[in-house]
Amino acid sequence: MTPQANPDGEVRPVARPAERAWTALLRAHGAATRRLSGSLQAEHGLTLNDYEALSALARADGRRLKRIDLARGLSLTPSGVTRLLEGLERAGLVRRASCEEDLRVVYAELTEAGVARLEAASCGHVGSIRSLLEERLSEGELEEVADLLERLPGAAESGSAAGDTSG
Amino acid sequence: MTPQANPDGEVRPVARPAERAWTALLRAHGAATRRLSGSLQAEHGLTLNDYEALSALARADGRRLKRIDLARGLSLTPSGVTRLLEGLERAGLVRRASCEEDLRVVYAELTEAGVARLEAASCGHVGSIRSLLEERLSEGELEEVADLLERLPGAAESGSAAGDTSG
DNA sequence: CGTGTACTATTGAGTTCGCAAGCAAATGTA
DNA sequence: TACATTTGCTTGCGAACTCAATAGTACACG
Repeated sequence: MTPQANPDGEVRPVARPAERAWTALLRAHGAATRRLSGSLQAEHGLTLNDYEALSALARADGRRLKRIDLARGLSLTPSGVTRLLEGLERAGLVRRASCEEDLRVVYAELTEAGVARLEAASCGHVGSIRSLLEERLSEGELEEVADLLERLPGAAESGSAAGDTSG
Repeated sequence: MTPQANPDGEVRPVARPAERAWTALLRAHGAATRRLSGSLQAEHGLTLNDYEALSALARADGRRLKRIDLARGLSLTPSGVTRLLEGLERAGLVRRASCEEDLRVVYAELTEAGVARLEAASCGHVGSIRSLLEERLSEGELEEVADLLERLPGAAESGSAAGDTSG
């Protein structure tokens, strides 16, 4: 890896660990996303975020989540979640449920069809993920990546998304 | 391998290393992207990919790259690159240059204005990246993440993107 | 030389997502 | 009670992508 071939190089090539890590993250995400998205879309008619949303809901207590919490868990904005769930609701995979205690809140709740669809997609999708990742990295290394990446912003909320909804 | 076939409500979250790593990658990317994109856009009028493109061009031999190589290096489609460069060309940051040896090829070449703009943005952007990442991870850990992530698909092409595609 | 296949780049159409703005409900202050 | 602020959600609009289709070019093969 020889980043700099600069004739009159004022521009500093990527070299610092942080920058290397960032670039690698960008590229790994781009490549993996495109690959996984393709097969998920083709085989089950779901986007990556559709799947992630369904999956987050399935893991949640009562199989439902406040939309705002879903947004945080998915690293999306509230508006992104509205649009995302629009499609899922239209497909009958998710339904809306109001919250008695806070009328501002709308729950996104997995339907039976949603559970079924997720289960149908799950095996193949997880298989794709595993083959993509395990092809190049050992289990131990994967764990290491996961540990490290989970300490970055964005991962923090994910664990509590299903529980912390005190509003 | 179904992540959550738990009738009695005992939530079994995604656990396999590959899945954990994938989820963490997704979230870290989403959160970091949004944060960095915001400040880059606000301070320099560049998107993340604008910056990455400029940066890749700056590192390349002769400060220019075939569009197809740029696409691979950025994990974008050729069409995505056409659109991306459209804006950069309109802004005078990049110009087109034809290839004598292969008339299909169009080079994207950094202009002086492009170099200047990149340099102006570089310091702040790199600073944002570093503070975002180094806030939570040590240098050694960052290096580890980079090493691991670079072994994933998508990173492989980056090294040769600046060079030759005659393969 | 002509033909078929592969490759580079662009364009049209459609999708996804964020920002800004706006509404409704909750919360704080007096 | 009255009013300001914050929070959750939705919508208009625009930006950035992708896919499919298209045109021009390169190259191997007969």
